[in-house]
Amino acid sequence: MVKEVRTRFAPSPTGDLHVGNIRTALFDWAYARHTGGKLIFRIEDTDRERVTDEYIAAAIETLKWLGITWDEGPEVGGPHGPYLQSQRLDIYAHWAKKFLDNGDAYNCYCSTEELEARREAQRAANLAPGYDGACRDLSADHIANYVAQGRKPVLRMRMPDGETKFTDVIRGEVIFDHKFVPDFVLARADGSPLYTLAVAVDDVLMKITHVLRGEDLLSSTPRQIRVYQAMGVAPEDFPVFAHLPFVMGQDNTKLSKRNGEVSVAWYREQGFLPEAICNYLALLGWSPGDDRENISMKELTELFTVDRVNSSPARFDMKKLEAINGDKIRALTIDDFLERAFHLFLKQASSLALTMKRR
RNA sequence: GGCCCCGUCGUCUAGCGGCCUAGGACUCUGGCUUCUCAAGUCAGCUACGAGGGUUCGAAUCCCUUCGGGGCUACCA
Repeated sequence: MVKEVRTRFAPSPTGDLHVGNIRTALFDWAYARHTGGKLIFRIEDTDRERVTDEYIAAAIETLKWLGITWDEGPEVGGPHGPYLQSQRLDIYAHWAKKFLDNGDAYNCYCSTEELEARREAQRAANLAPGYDGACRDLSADHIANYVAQGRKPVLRMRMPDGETKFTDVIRGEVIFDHKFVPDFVLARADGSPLYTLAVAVDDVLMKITHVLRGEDLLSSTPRQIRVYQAMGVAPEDFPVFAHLPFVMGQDNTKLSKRNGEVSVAWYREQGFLPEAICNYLALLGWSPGDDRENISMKELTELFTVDRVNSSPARFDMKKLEAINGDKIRALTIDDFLERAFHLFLKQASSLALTMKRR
């Protein structure tokens, strides 16, 4: 029996969802729907200083507006919840302890300042900066001494010698020599988990089969695989990785607030249709293969496959979005058009009224 | 600096050894249409980063080089 496809969209809402996030969500969604699988929506809020409840609520709202539906996650629940990482702390603590007991991970007592200084020295000596393994094999005396000093340790994963090799569906075989993958931190001194721990644990526990995510996470993949191994997951059960190309701004750097409008909420306020945004975004890094460009959400689920995703980054082009939006608007029935225009009007009118009231 | 990824018109892309004197879409330019603005329509501009191979034949395969990007956190 073929395993059911389970993809996940796991943003860390530190602001409004931006178009790059949505492109990822769209592909995860389309692939799940294409295969008859499931899309899991998970909130990565291990850094509660940056992720707020407002942003989480906004992310949920934005996805719904776009027509991207999920099968497990906030609001709908599911058998592998909770789906907010901040509510799964005990799970991460369990695995963290296990890794420590097994010797896969170790306590590192180095202070931030010490690490900083050593990194600086490495850079100066033209060496690869990274953790030098100082606390890898501490003697009991040494540890007692650190504890006496009142130092609180972070939990660090031990990267064995060797290499990590995996096949990325979009990029082919990728190899990382562990010389360039230093021991990494799994949990902070206060015991709270880091992305590196939470993401891998959750993907395993939530039975994710396909990880479609941004290319920026490509180099963190060996670390995730290391956690899978420590959890005792068999290699054939590792998820399939597909690292999507970046969405770039006009200046050819990764699209961000600095080089264009990135907030989906902004496009919504401007009157862009959700189906236009999705249609345009689908064409950024993917194409159906023929010359078709007018694609509905339904058609996207029928046509979308990961092997047709491009490996090279794509520039976000407002002009083309506008053109597609125009086509979609003209294709609307008059009733549909009026209703949407009316809703948009009401929304803007009410926010305007609020502004006036404050004066 | 190190490691990794990427490189076809201005932009998004098709192309996976001969169908390519490189196709489509958006943009742009000019024409038609039009009370105006859109829309529509016709035409046009413009690309395989460079250099070596492999091959009868390369945008497609290999190498080098150059360029761009990402990562290199007790962020994700």
